[in-house]
Amino acid sequence: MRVHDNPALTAACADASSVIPVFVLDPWFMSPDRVGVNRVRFLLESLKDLDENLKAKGSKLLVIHGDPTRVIPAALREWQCTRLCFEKDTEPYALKRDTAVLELAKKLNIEVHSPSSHTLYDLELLLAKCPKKEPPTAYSSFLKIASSLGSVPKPEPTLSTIPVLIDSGDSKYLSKDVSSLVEMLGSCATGHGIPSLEQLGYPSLEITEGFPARGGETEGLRRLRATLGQKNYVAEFKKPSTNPTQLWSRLTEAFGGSSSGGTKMNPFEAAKKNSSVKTEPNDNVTLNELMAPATTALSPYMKFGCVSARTFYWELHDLLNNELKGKHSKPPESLEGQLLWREFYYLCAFGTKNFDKMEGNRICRQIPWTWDEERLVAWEQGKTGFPWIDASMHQLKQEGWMHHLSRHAVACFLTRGDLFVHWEAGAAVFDRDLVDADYALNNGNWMWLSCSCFFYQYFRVYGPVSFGKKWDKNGDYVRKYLPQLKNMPAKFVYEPWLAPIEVQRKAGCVVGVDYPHPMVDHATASKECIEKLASAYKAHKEGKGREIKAVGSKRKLGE
DNA sequence: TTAGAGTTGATTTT
DNA sequence: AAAATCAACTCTAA
Repeated sequence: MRVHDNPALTAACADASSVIPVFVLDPWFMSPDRVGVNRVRFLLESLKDLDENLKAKGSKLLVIHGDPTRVIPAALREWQCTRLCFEKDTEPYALKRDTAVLELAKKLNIEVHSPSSHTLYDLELLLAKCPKKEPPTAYSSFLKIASSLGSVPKPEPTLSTIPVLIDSGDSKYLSKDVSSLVEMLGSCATGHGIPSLEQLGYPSLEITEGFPARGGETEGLRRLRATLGQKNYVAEFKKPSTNPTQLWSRLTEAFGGSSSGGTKMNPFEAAKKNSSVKTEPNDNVTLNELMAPATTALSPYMKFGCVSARTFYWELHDLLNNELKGKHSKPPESLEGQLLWREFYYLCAFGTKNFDKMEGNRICRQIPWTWDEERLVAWEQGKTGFPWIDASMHQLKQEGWMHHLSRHAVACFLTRGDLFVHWEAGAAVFDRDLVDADYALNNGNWMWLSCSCFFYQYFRVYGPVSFGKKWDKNGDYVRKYLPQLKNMPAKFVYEPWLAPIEVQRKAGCVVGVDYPHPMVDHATASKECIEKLASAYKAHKEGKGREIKAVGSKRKLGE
């Protein structure tokens, strides 16, 4: 979804008289049951931006709706293409899809290029370096394997022009009317052009709703460079200590704090009135950065390929090796470390069969999770009765985004911490609703949080009351996403059931009426979960892990 | 076999 | 704010 560092585009343009940039809108990724509105909107915005960026280079984007395994071969035939170029994709669905396309292209005697640039390294090269071709499940081992491949490949130079989309000669295959190109594909294509959300069966979104950053390469690169321009932020970045409740707190700081009583100004409104506001003397940031959460929020751009991981890596590297030399955080916690975590999970996902499942997954602990629908729905809908958990789930539903540590908190709560529900159920909800949902990262992190792989200290449980409170004493984050708790005194905002009834009435939030009772007693529930984990781990040690099965049956999203 | 490390715990003590 | 304590997991390297 970009024109920078795009080796497939470069390969397509080399010695070509005419290049047709195509994006196929696969109905598989467009179903409201499986894909949340925020991610689809981000995709559509990214397509619009890609089209504009191609236009600036003398070309344009052709968007075809349909099954890629039918549309692409039909297009190759109709347009008499001699070469097909696309980015390598290592997800199971993509591998199946691309193999089918590749075989048909072979039959048509078409030259195919499928270079790797979505990850820092070509995953096949990384996997070849792994003992027994099995990816390590420890980050430190991964770092050694990665460094054995030498430095990360440099980004592909950006092309200044792209050979014409339409042949000037009046070829019957390259009509001047692009839409007729699609009509030639017949029944394969169900439409063309960039659709609206409504056309895809989604409700339209107000601009103030959803993930606050707009999709696209242009905005992604701007955001990347704005991030790297904040030198102190980059130098000191340590992921585990970033604040999951921070949404506009930097802005709040700029206005002298809001939680210490007095008249509370809406920081967003205030900033609009004071466009000259700066957080730090040398910090020339826009409103967008002032509104930024504690992490970079670049993940959706990485997921869609709006921003190249290699571009991110090398621009970061230049900064770390020059201006910030010797005075910056380091992997695994640093910003560079985050890019390497992504790479780590991509390698694990690529090298592990059934990476998105417990059963048949070589690296995943077998644990007797339940598919308790009632518990799952309460969690999914943010009705657990724990404000910190519920606020996070409401943020997910509304915006399609949560801070990494909020994801930890809700994932731990659903699985090994409190509810003992199958991690696959939680992963499916994240996969549907997150703007940055990513097969490798999502499933990998769910295994991590559920102590199924990568992380095994199951006795370390996040507190559904204590964890959020650590950063946000006043509960501003909770109040934002759970307005019914807006007037609850800070003392009770994380555990409203402890408030005396007259306090609840005064706050306009009576537990059991306006907000649910906590669905479990955390102390009891977590103790029971730890015991279950201990017993499953014991069975694993004794070689009896395979006898363990989940309880109940897998849910189908959308039902 | 064993010591030490492991991006992101909670709580109490210093 | 940092360290100790709680209990005790796996993986890696020696």
